[in-house]
Amino acid sequence: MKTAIDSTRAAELFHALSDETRIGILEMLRDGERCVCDLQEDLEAAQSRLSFHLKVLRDAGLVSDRKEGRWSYYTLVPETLTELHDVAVSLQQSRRRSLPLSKSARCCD
Amino acid sequence: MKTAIDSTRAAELFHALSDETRIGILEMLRDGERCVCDLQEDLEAAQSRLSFHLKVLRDAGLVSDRKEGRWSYYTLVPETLTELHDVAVSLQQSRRRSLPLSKSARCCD
DNA sequence: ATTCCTCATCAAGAAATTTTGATACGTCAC
DNA sequence: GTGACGTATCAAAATTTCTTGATGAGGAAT
Repeated sequence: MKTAIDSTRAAELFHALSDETRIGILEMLRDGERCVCDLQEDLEAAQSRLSFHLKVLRDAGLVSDRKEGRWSYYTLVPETLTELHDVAVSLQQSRRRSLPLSKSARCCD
Repeated sequence: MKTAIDSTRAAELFHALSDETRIGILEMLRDGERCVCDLQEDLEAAQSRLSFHLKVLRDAGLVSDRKEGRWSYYTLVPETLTELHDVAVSLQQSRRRSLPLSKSARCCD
């Protein structure tokens, strides 16, 4: 009922999610681990572009990568998704039991 | 267990949340309705800057406004916060029951 | 009617993000 | 080794977003 949000971290997290291509990547990763070439094919994104977006997601801690031979495999990081979920929940909850300021008191005094 | 995400809408929503000032606004609104002048004071943001960010939040459907005399009051829109919550939940859930592609099969064929 | 107050909007510049094409690096096949 | 492949990284250009200061509109007070 009173969790204060770390706005810096929240903004960072949301920023990483604020792009359609990146949402597409995460959406694909919901199916499980994927190599870059798979993502590239399904998302029809140029290689360097995809690499850029993967880095944004990696920097935010939303995905992790693993090398195997010449391939890179990416996976969702459940802990960070939980963190995201927690922020979403916090935003839904009111902090104090509603102080009906605007109804009664005069604004801006 | 299998909700597909509307990536356009999700990205739009996340974009609106991808700024520290805007998170600060939402955080304040968790206490209940607020007039712009209150927000301005607490967030130490110039008037036009605040107005800009409020518009972004409004356009995304995260807040709504109400005029009373010369004041504008802003409130959270619970439905949109629920929408956000739903997206966060979707991202946590795997779509299919894990197909362990990378373990067994060869990548990129 | 004049003036002040609250707020939205606009234009211009500043800053950040994204895309693109080039290059480089490690791995595998030959 | 040589060459092809998968990926990361970099620089430059393109695009988007943000900030700032100016202007304007509507309500309230005089």
